[in-house]
Amino acid sequence: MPQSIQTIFQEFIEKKTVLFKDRDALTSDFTPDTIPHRNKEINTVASILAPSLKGGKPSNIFIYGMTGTGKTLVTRYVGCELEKMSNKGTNPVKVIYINCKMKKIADTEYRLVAELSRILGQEVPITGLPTEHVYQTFFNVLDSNNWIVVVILDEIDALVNKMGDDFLYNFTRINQELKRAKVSIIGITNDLHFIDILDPRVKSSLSEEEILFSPYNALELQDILKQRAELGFKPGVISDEVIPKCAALAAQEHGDARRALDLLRVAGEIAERENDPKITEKHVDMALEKIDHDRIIESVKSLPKQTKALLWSIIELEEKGQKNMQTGDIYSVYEDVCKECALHPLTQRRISDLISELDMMGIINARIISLGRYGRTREINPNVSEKVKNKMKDILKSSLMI
DNA sequence: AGTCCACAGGAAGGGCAGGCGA
DNA sequence: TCGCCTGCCCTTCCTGTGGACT
Repeated sequence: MPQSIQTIFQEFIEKKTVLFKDRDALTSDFTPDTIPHRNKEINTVASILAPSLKGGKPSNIFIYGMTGTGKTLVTRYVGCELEKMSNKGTNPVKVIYINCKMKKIADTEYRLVAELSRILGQEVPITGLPTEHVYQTFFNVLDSNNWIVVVILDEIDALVNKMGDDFLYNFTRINQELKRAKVSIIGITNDLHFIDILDPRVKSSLSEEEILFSPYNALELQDILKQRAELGFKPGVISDEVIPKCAALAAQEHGDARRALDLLRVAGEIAERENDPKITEKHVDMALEKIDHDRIIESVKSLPKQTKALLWSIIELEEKGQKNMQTGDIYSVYEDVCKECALHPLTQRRISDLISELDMMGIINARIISLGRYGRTREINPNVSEKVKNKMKDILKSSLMI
């Protein structure tokens, strides 16, 4: 290991942190002892799940609301308390949390059922078996333990988008295949219109109970931040204007508590790196810029080569002064770029999908427009600052070897 | 009102890789 | 080793779209 890295680590170990008391308390994964402004939701979820403690099957629950409104936190919190309570009684309740967006874990029917079996203690090969076989393994392990299982499917919309709602139809009827065990499902989504696109049969069984999590307002966000700041920072290191500012910025983005926490934590990290004794408004501004910058740069680094070539084509067109570029324009430049870096060009159909992906990542803005008899296309513009664009260009240049 | 354009985007399927059980 | 299975990336084919133009 080079000496310089050892020095960095050594310095980090020896350096006394001036601002932080417990950095983990400022992350969105942290579960605090109390959850402010969510009592109603906690009580609702708890009362729906309570019958499991007497051996009954709780109703399936469908939970929806914008990002950072505490859906996952509340559900996991109640699940955890439920497991604790069941350990004192005679009816074993097992709560399993799965994030359906986790690639290679729960993004296909096979992987999801295999993962559930694995969590319950039954190893399943990562591929190779018929899906029916994996289901049977799952049923057997459930029945052999006589469990009441609550499966929390977070970001359930990702699962349905990928596999269709047939899967969900089967999954919500799993109890018909079980002899002794009982399974109840909690589906969580950020997509407020998700339930509308479901098959009515799936809809009725998944949403036996529905709970909406409304966004936090700026004052509620301030309470959340104050609670976490007390746990995470040493006393007196935050200037008065910091928490209201983080809360206000996050409230502008549909009351996203996760965003508020990120801002506060990163502002603290910046202040600490600059050896400032106090976190101020200036650090929040810097955190705001850093979070967006890091998110985009990291996602560009991990793009496949073809997508990088496409992004390079978009930047090249923009540098030539073209605004509101269309799919066709970009495709012609992309073909040239492929020639330049010896890549086999993909079809326009595939490029159309890659453009949608870049749009979803927030790197570009793409909106469908109709030009009358000149067709229907997308109007595309890059969606990054000059500074981020320059950094992006360096990354693309080196990986495409242009 | 009908035609036309330039795509968007769904559906189906091919080809390949990785892994399993017999 | 072989047949089978799943996942992933991609192509091909096709229908749909919506506003300008005729």
